[in-house]
Amino acid sequence: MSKKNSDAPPKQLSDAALELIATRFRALSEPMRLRLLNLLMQGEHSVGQLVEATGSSQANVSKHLTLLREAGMVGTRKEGLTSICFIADPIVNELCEMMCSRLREEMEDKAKSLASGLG
Amino acid sequence: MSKKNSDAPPKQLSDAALELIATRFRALSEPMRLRLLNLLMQGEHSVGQLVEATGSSQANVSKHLTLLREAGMVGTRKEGLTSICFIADPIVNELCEMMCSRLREEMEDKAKSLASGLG
DNA sequence: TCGTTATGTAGCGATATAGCAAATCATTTC
DNA sequence: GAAATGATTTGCTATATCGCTACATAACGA
Repeated sequence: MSKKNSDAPPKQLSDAALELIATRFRALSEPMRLRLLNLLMQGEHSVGQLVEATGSSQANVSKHLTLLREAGMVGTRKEGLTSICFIADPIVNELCEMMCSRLREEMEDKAKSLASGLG
Repeated sequence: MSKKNSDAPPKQLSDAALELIATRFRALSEPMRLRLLNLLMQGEHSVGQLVEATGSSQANVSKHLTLLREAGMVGTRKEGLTSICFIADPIVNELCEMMCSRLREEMEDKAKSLASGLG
């Protein structure tokens, strides 16, 4: 057989694949972007609403949204003057919830061991 | 009721929480670290083995491993002179597999639409 | 103890990016 | 068309970090 044809993911990832994956995770690696995503997970928001909710500058929010759009995580739709943003890829919710619940676990474990250490 | 008692995660995340989450995702946002994790997902490796497999410098691998250790994703066990590295948190596998399969989907969709565009 | 081997750490230069301010673009309204 | 509004883009500075080189630490054996 000249070619592997398994359903499993390849064990060795190419440089290009690693770059792609890294870029996606990098989009999630900034607090401000996570805050924006957190807001968008609760429903669509205009850029202006995001600016107000985050307290950041319009330019800054816009730049982060551009990056999130390029990563395919956020979509935008024009409505008159305003542009409405929304989560474009449900993986965002999954990844964030997975990470959050994992961190909650860790925090609880840490709290528990601290508490028992006081006993 | 003075307090919400839902099972759902809190809607508004604190700055500290966002920093924590961002730091975790940032650990996954570099190709070299992803390559190291990819190797470790296939089983334990010594630092030297990781150096050889990646072709990177020993200092560089060590630094990335330190970061991954601080993020709680990689663990280390000393065996004589060598230290053996392993995935310490199964969330690494889940996150990476989720991201990889999502990217595969996208690539396939893109290929399909390109192909139909040629038809 | 000395030397060797396997890792870890420090310092450095180059590059990337967050956030600010100002300029620009696009759309609606007068 | 001009003004106003919402959003994006462009320079800029400060900070972070990648990978390198050189050095330091730790464990083992002669």
